[in-house]
Amino acid sequence: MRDTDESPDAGDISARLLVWYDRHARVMPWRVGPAERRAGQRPDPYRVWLSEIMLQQTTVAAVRDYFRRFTERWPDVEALAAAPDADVMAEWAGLGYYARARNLLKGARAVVALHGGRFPGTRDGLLSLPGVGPYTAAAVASIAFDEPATVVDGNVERVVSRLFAVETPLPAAKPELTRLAATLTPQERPGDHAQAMMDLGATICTPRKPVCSLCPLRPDCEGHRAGLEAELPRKAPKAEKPVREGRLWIAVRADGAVLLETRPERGMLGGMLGWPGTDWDRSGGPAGAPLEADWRETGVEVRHTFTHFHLRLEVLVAQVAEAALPARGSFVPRADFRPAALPTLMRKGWSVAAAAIRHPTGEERLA
DNA sequence: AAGACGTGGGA
DNA sequence: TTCCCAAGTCT
Repeated sequence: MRDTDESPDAGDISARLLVWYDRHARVMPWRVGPAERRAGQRPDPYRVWLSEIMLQQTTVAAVRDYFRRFTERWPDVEALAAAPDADVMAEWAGLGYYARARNLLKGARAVVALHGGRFPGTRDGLLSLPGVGPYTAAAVASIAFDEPATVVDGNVERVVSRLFAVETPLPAAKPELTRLAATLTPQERPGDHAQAMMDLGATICTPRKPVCSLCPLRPDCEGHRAGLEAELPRKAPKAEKPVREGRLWIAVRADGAVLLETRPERGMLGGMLGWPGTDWDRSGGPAGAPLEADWRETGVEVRHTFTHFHLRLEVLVAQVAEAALPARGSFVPRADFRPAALPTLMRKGWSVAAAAIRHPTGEERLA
């Protein structure tokens, strides 16, 4: 029996975490490290906001180059707000969750039009921006404005569920995890605390095989004490992904121009450039080819898996005359066509079509 | 309020 | 190959 409770309180946990962060903070282009921070350097709210939008459901590794290109091209919120929609969507292509890019522009324009080009300096103010939810608002408020807001992302959920041995499965456990995370948020250095929690989750308290031997919070961790660290957080089982099918029409004009269309704002790949195609509900779909031509089956299927379904698209190609008049989409001159401006699914379609055009089958060569 | 919404990398 | 997942938000 102990006559004193030796389990550390929340302040001790955060203090220990910050000591670890001072030594191990990862370097990121949008981050002001703990040392620079102490020297008085402040992060630019625009860069923090942009990075946090990009980081939603997306790995740091995937974000790095996109962040660099965006900030080189649009160094501040005024520049971004003034950018044409198509330029921003093309620059976002490949990063996924394209509603983020549409909301990014709306958000930038709101900051300029409604807030004189200054980001709202509080969590509640930030929440009013499109694309900014509870996570992003708390992240920007704490990192850029020193507000002691509690940041809860997937990393924090994992760290907290282990630290307090929360056995309730996600997403039901979310409110409790948020409440527990809030008990750890310090008044001083809340932004570094938030980033430390996320770094810890990303490097030590990882989903599989957490490296407890290197964890600064191991003495405090109930999950580890119970031998449950690898089991937590528990999660509700996921639904099976259905397979959907459809067809893609890729037309190349004699002068090299390619037939593309801008997809509707709503729905999959909303607002992005893509090849005309059928619906993905059933093979063949109701929609006809975007123009009359000698459509050739490539015999190659594009396979792509989204968050909630698998997709298989049959690719058809046609080489058409310069006078061809499409019923859907418009021809983009070859010099202006960059596959990189397409979402990944559509890039795959282009790879198939380009190969089919370069290497027609024997039969077609004879024809 | 449950489902829609991308992608690439690792096991 | 297949599955899981990563710094969520919107409707």
